[in-house]
Amino acid sequence: MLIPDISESEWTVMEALWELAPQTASALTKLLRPTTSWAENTVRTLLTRLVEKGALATGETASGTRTFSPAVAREACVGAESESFMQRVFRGASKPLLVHFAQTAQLSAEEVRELKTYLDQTLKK
Amino acid sequence: MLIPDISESEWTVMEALWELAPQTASALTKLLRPTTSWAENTVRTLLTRLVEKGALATGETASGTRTFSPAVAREACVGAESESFMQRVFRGASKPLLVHFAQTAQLSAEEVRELKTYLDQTLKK
DNA sequence: GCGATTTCACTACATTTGTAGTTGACGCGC
DNA sequence: GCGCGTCAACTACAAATGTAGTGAAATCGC
Repeated sequence: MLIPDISESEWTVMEALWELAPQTASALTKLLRPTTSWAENTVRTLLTRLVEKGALATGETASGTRTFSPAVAREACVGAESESFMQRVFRGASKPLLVHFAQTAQLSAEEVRELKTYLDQTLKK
Repeated sequence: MLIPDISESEWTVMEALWELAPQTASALTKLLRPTTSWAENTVRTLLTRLVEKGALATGETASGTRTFSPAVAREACVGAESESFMQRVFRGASKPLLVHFAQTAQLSAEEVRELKTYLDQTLKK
């Protein structure tokens, strides 16, 4: 299954649904209100577009109101976005990318240790 | 100075100019042709927009033809894009981002060693 | 000096994105 | 049974993006 292209605002909606699904449009709007202050219709439009793109699936509550749930895994979307970002900004080269983020990140000693472990694992196979 | 928002096609143009500048519109078009097959007018439009955004500066060749050069450093743009990407896709968390790329990257032992060095350096200060 | 080529400044136009508004059906509370 | 709030489906509309085309001015080769 192909991963649809998800715009910035759409990501906000997807994140909320990856956290908690299924949800109705109005519940979601309330949930997002503090962060986004979008009108309910705005959220509905985004939902509709995401359904068209195949990123969301719909269902119904007991009372017949439509609900939305992710149709694609967060990891898959993260992977697709990451790939395209790496191509665009780092010309596909992962090392410079890692160097960049390694240098700008503020990591604790603990996190650094953990990351090193992951790096070692990529070699093991 | 604020870093302008640079779209995907525009990045292609910027990359070419970061590699070699100044260049005229037609030289640039020829240079990009193999990768993009854009019409010269397409390249010109992108150039114009980039100048409007303040990402490019113009000059002239000896014979009076207009030339273009980056007005913002590649590093600054990479930084801005990286930041916005990290916010959008990793909710601003650099560790998960690094973990993701560390796991998907195909790195040589040498590169891993190098990266570890950078990681250590972020701690030192 | 004239036609061909380059360059430039405008204009064009479909899509995608952000951000809603309108309208009509439906169901609930009284 | 009627008004009111919900929902769903459409519609709206400007800015950004991708991808050019047009027309006029300047320039170069002969």
